[in-house]
Amino acid sequence: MAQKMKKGVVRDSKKKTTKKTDVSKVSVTKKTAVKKTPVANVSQEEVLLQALRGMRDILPDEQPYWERVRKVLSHAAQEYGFQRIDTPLVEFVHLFTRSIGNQTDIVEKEMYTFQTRGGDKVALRPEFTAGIARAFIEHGMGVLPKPVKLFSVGPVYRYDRPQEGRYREFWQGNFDMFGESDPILDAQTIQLAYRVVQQLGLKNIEFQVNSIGVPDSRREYTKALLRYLEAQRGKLCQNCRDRLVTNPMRVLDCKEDKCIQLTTHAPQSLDYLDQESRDHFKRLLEYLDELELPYTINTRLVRGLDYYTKTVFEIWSSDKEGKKYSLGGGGRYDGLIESLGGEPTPAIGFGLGLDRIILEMKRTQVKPYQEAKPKVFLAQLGDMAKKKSLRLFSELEKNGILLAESFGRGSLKSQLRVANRLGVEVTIIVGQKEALDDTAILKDMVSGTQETVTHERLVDAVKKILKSNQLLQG
RNA sequence: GUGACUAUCGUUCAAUGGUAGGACAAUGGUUUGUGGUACCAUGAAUCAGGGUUCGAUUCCCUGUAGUCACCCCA
Repeated sequence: MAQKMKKGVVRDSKKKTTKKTDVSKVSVTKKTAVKKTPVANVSQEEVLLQALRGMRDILPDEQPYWERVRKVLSHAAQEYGFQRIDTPLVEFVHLFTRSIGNQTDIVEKEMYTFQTRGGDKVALRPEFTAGIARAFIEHGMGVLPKPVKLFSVGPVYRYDRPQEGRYREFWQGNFDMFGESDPILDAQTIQLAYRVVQQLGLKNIEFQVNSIGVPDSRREYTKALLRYLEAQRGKLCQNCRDRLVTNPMRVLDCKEDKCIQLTTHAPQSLDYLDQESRDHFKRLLEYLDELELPYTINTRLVRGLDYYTKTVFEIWSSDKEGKKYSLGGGGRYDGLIESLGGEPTPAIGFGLGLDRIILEMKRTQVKPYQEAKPKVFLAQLGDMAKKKSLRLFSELEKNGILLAESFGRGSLKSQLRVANRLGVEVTIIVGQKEALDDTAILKDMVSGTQETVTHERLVDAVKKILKSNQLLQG
């Protein structure tokens, strides 16, 4: 709800005065200097109260959604035998260029790259797998019983133009399995992904799968595709003509009618698969059928990272208008570990876009996680009672009673108002009189009745009321 | 990275070339030790900088941010 946190620049409290003091002559010189103002160029007295573009605060209001997602992720990870791993947000640039591929958009134009004071060229991770693969090799995890299953959650960074569901800092949940090449792992991976989105209560989920083979067969396929498209170059849209040079596979998912028509007869990647990949894919599909998972084969599915081999898949969600959102994706990357300098190790994994998942949860009105709400309110009146209530609070809390208070407020009336708004069942009132003889008033907020109990009996009395309320409800 | 649209209290919606109004929320109160309704009061905003103008929140330019489309992706 609180999406529009864009208050621009705020300058302490001098805001109003600066406006009125009208010093236009000074600012004239300023103007020429300002061309493309880097945001960071504000003078030092000015505080720029604004999150960086494409980055946002996840405010308390939104946390229940995140909590639910985190819980589902870690449960699923546990059920499928994944262990948590956390790797640094920053890695050597080289790690990413070598794994993701230095021709890809992610590396070419979306990475946050910088140099440290020591001169190292580093980058904010644009995805998880590279760093996890690095950790896998660095810590000799190849000797662990296979498959090695690793799971991670955290922010990743891509310098892209933000829009809804697309941020420069966004969160991913990531699952990877190392050391097993059997296609049943592919099926299990997809099953796990399905399990997660299902447990999150998302509907209208669709899986798209494809196989892109091994690098050799892929190269051959790209050549054939290019040959086909070049021959029809004139009939393609301008955009696709550019794509012929940059990324011919992308022509396959162009939205222009003429391109769609043209590409229906284009060579398909599946036809160019090597025998092993073909067999692998066939068996995967058999497993998926066995699992009764909803999937479609999308021969145009290409992923944006170079390290994928054989199986690739994506998770899509569609809204009422039929608009589709990619919630995550993954695939097999049998060559990655070796290409980074480790022992040849087959692997498969996938990532989920948490921000998009939460957007989707809101869109489809999935209930967020609810923290237990306090059912007891502690109200105090007078200095002495205030002092005592502080101790009472911790005493009750130690006995497992979750309670709210509003110590800062003076009048009993306003405290009760708060108590009522919080929807508590019981309010404990300690006034001057009660503080003196170590008692407290217990007010049942539903019936309005109240009784006075001694401090010793307080905990039990509160529990008793809560319990009987519970019985009434259930 | 390209193009388009938008920008008002915490939220949401008004209005105007002569310094902004409501609703919700917040805070306090309606005889000082008792909640939900009601009533009253209070605080709170024109994204930033510049230009045009006697005067701009309103018109123009630039920046910033958001949204959308593209690119691409999660």
